[in-house]
Amino acid sequence: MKSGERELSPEKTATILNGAMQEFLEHGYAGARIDKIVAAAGVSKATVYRHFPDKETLFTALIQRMANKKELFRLQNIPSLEEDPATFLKRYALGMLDNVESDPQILTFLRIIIGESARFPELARAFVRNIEKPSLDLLTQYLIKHPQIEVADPEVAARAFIGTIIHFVILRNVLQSGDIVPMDRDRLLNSLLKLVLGKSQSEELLSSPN
Amino acid sequence: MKSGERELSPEKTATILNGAMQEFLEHGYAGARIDKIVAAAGVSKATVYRHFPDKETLFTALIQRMANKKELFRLQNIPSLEEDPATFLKRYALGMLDNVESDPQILTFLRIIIGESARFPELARAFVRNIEKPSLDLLTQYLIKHPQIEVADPEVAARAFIGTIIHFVILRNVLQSGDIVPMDRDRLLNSLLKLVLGKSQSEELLSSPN
DNA sequence: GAACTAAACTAAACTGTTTCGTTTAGTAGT
DNA sequence: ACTACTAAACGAAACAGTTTAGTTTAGTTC
Repeated sequence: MKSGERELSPEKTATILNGAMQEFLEHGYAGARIDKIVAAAGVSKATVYRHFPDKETLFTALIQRMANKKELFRLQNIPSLEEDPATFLKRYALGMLDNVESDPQILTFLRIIIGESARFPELARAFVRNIEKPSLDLLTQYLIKHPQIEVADPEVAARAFIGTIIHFVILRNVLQSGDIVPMDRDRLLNSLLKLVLGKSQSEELLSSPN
Repeated sequence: MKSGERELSPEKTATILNGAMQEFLEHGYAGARIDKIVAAAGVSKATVYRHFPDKETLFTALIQRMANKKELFRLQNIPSLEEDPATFLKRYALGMLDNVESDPQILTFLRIIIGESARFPELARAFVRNIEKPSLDLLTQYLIKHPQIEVADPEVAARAFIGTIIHFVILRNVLQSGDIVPMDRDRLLNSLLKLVLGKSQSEELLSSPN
């Protein structure tokens, strides 16, 4: 008698969020339709509004959840830190690129984060905090701990490395303009490694592409 | 006027597009409201629909026009090609950064281009064709024409240079996360120059910041 | 006479609410 | 353990009120 209190089932919440994901990622916040979310999730409209007070709360909950899922970006899929620098960096970069190629949802998520960053700055900041910053930190720490890499400013080197790759992904995959500014993936990575590591240390890698 | 044949006045068209710019940039395609555009432009709704068949055509016309305005990105504001490499590159980068800082519309435009790139890929491609590619080409040609800069792959060096700066802008200005991944602007530029030019050639610039 | 304004209008779509009947799960009496 | 009771979550669907893109109409300006 005291507490027959059941709560809104977390499974339903997840079902709703999964349905909302398709619709929000495809159409953005303003373009998404609650009725479509309802249909995609296979729940009733009333249930959606029992779990979330309004569209905006549903949207932010979804994006926050995605920005916290490091698995989505395979941040755990990191090459061994004991690897030699050229191999480590190349595998790291290839991991990012393969990740993007294999899962188009990542591109759509990037579009949302950037596209809605003026209206939902906290979502953008959560993304940077959970995804971008850890990547930059890891790379910076790696460069610092391998002093045989003669890099004067590891933090900037990490930014240059990641920034170059992300810019490449934005041009090629997000903006779908790989044919307008063509660039071979392996050429970019090999030349980038030379820039970051200095010419000498990466030459041995040139014929063994992983 | 002089000739009896009056057409839809280009001034009105421009007035409509200017009104549409505020609304579309602020709210995106789906979030923009025709009535707001009408009010912002100070024209009647009927006039809008005499100039443009529908919302989508108005939107694409606007974004295409913006993507063709190289002035907006100050691509004409390029340092002299006769400048020594370190000075040229630094001024070029500072030009990009100042441009972004001084005109928030550029950031909003970037958000739109990326945010709508799945639904309007041709707009994204026009942006790359008119803005990104000329920048990359100019920088690549500059690096090629200054062989004293010992860069094995000028095309990749140009991408690394611009990619690093754009990534910096995205983190700091677009995603508004400069406090989460802090980085001093001048430190980034100086260290980036060292990476691209090699340590020796940029040292003279370190104490003369323009 | 053509482009325009203002405003009413249409038809549809939208978010969010409500109604009502069903299901689910925890509780208590026997 | 079996059943009955209870309360809340749920689905389906209608509903309310607002907002939307786009049209039309009637009058104005050049």
